[in-house]
Amino acid sequence: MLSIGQFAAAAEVGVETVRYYQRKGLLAVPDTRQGMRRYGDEDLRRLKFIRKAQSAGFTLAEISELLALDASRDRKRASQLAASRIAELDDKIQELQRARMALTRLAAQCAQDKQGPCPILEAFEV
Amino acid sequence: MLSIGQFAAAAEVGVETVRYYQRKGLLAVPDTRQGMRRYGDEDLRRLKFIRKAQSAGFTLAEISELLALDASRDRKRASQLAASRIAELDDKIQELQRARMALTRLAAQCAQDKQGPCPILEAFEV
DNA sequence: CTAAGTTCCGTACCACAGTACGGAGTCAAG
DNA sequence: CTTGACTCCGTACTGTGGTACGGAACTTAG
Repeated sequence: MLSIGQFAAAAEVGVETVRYYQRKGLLAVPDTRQGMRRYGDEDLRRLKFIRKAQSAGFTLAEISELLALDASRDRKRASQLAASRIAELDDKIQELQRARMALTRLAAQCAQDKQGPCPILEAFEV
Repeated sequence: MLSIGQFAAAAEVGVETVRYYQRKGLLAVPDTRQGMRRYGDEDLRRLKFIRKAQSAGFTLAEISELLALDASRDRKRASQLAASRIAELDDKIQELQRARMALTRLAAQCAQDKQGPCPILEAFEV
């Protein structure tokens, strides 16, 4: 069983972040038998899930729902959430790819020693 | 020449957002000859650029720098910024694609009427 | 000329996701 | 058995990117 510091370190987050998630209800507060809270594998899985889901673009509120869903086994809602986030991800990925192209074009035009235009403002006018 | 309301509408932002960008120094405050400010094509290009650059993942502070760069014609720095943002975009795109796969897998497993596991927590454990 | 709609400007407030602080208690090594 | 590190807990503050409010001045249509 881990102390909060070890627990946070294991998931590469700050101690304050753990407490923050507890306040938000995303993580349970293990009950304190004499003084210090202890964290186990389940907690760690949950915390790591939160971080990964965040990087998938879910907000903490949505992650809350996902966690509740996981408990309730509402597969319909789970499918819906997954599908709508996939659609959003597709949009976002496309947007980033467009931006990447614009920047590639810009970098080429501004290549260090070259003469000619280096039109930052126009870079995104595609 | 546009009023601030028309100007904001033309770029699909709120009037308050325009003022906010002015406070941040991203947009010039056109001088007020008797009362109302007027905005022209240059302003509109600039405002649209800000929005596009934002969606490319630049922060307003970075956009500030881009705009300054565009004025100063520092092609070296422009190339650097573009290159480092491209690298960040690549990371982000990969991350989103991984998330997309995880969600696709999840959606398949939780498909509406199917039996079997619908493991949300495990979805991201790849 | 007047009434409705905009603009101007400052200040305040919002959501999100943390981060910092400080005092009191607890724990573990020497 | 003390000293230093860690924990607990509440409250406050941060940064980012806006949004809201309200009174005064200005503009425009009828």
